[in-house]
Amino acid sequence: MQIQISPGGSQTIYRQIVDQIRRAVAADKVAIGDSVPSVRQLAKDLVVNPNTVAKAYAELVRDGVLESQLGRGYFVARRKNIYTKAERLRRLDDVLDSVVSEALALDFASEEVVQRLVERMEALSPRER
Amino acid sequence: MQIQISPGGSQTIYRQIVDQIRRAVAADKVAIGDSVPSVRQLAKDLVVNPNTVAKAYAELVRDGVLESQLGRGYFVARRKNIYTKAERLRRLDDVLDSVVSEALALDFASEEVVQRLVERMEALSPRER
Amino acid sequence: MQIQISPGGSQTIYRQIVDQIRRAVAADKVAIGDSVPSVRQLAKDLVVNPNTVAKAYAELVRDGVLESQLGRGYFVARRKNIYTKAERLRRLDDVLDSVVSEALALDFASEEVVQRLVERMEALSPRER
Amino acid sequence: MQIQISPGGSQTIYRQIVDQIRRAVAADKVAIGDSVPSVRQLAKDLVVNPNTVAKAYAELVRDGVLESQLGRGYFVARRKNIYTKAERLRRLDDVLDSVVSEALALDFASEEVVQRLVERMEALSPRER
DNA sequence: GTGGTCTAGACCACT
DNA sequence: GTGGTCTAGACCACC
Repeated sequence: MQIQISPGGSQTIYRQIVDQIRRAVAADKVAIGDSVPSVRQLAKDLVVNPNTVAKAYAELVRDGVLESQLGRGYFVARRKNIYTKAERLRRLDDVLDSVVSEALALDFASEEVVQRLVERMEALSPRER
Repeated sequence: MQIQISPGGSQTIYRQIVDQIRRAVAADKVAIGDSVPSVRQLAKDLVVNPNTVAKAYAELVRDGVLESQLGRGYFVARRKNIYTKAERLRRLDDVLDSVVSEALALDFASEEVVQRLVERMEALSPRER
Repeated sequence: MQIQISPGGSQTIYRQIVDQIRRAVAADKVAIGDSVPSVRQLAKDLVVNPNTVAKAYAELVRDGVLESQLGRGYFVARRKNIYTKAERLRRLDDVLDSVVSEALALDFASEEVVQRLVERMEALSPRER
Repeated sequence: MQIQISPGGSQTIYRQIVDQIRRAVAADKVAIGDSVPSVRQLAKDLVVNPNTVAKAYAELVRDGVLESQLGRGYFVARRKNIYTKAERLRRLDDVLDSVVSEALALDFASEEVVQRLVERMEALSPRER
C-alpha cells in the first residue's frame, strides 16, 4: 500500500490521501479486510500531521470504504452503496459541472473531453464491474 | 445578459459568475464586442459585494474572455487561446481526475459517467463548434 | 438558536453540539435557510475550541442537515434523504442494539423500554411528519 | 456457551463479549451457577488478547452478572439489581437519547423506530419475565 | 468578518 | 502499539 502526495499540488493533502486509497481499493490493489497503514505510520511516512491522515481516513469510513477497529487500525470494508440514487447523481453532477466549466474555459470540444475522460477512467479499472 | 446566483449552492459566488459568463460567451448568447453589466450594476442586481464581481471579471480578463476598457466597462473579447496545448490538457486532467475519484467513490460505471457528462455538455452548447 | 453543553457528561462535546442542532432542526425551531451561529462565535460562547465546533458542523453538512457558504457561514439545508433504506436501517439498528444491551444489563422489561422511548420521542416532535 | 465476535463491526471487542454473555444469561441459555469459559480459553478461541476477555468479565462481575471464584473461574451469578431505580433510568435514558437523535437524523417516524425496537428486543427474550 | 486546511501536542480508551 | 477527542494557534480563500 504505497501512498504519495505532492505537497505543492492544487489539491489538499487529505484529499490526495482519500483519492489514492479510493483508487487502490477500486482497482483491487488492496483486498477486502486488508489493513491500511496506521494513522501515525502514514503520517510519519508522508511527513504530515497525524490529524491530516485521520481526517482522510474518517472520510473514507463515512463513505463506507474503510472500517475502523479501535486499537487495531483501519481495514478495507466490503463495498456497499450507502447513498440514495438521487444523492449519488447529485454528487456526480457537482464534479461533472466543474468539468463542463473548465472545458468551456479552455475551449475544448465535447468530444475531446469525453475521450480524455474515457482514457483516464479505463486506465484504473482493471477489476470486473 | 442575465446572471443568476444561488447562494445555497456549494460553489462560491464569484465562481458562479465566472462560469455563467463563460457559458453565455461559449453559447454565443453574447457577441464579440458586447458589453457585460458594470461591476457596480451587477453587484447591486445580485446583492453581493462589488469586490466579488470585480474578482470574477478579473479572472475572465486573465483568461481572455473579457477585455476591460478603462472608464467604459468590460466587453466580450475575440476568442483566443492563451494557454499551450500542454497546459490546457493539464488543467483539464485535473478536473477529470476529480470526476474519476468521485465516480469510484459512488460506484458508478464508466458508461454512466460518460453518458451523464455528454448530457450536461450538450445541454449548453447550442452553437456550432 | 441556543446551544448548551455539559462538559462533564458522558457524551463528547462535538456529539452534543450535533445532537442539539439536529433536534432544533427536526423540531422546526429553526427554519430552512436560517443561519446557525458561526464556528468562532459558538466556540466562544461554549468556551470550546473552534475545531470542535467545526467538526460538529462538518458532520451535519455530511448528513445534509446544514450547508456551508464559504465566507458567509452555515445555514439550515432543505431536508433530504441521502442514505439508502438499507443504510438508514443499519444505522438505526446500531443504536437500537445498544439500547437492547443496556436494557438487558439493567434488567428492564421490554415494555418499560418501549414506553420510555415513546415518551422521549414525542417530547420533541412538534412538527408534522 | 458459544461466543462469536465480528472484528469488522463498529463495536469494540470487549463490548461484544460483554453483550453476548449478558444476552445469554438474560435468555436463560446458561443457568445460575454455570461456569463461563476461562479467560485464557476464551481468548484463545476468539484469538484476542486475554486482557480483552478479562476486561469484559470484570465488567460483568461489577454489574453482578458473573461471580469470580478465585482459582476456579467465573460463574453466572444469581440476578440482583445493584443500581437504584433513578440510576437505572438515567442509564437507560442515555442510550434512548442516542436513538432519538439518530432517528431524527435519518428521518424515521416514531412508529418505525418503536416497531423496530420491539422486534429486536423480542428476538432475544425467549424466557418469561 | 466567514469557513477550510494544517500543524503540534495532549489525554483517553482499547488491544 | 492503535484510534478518538480536544486544545491552541497558524495561514489561506472568500465575502
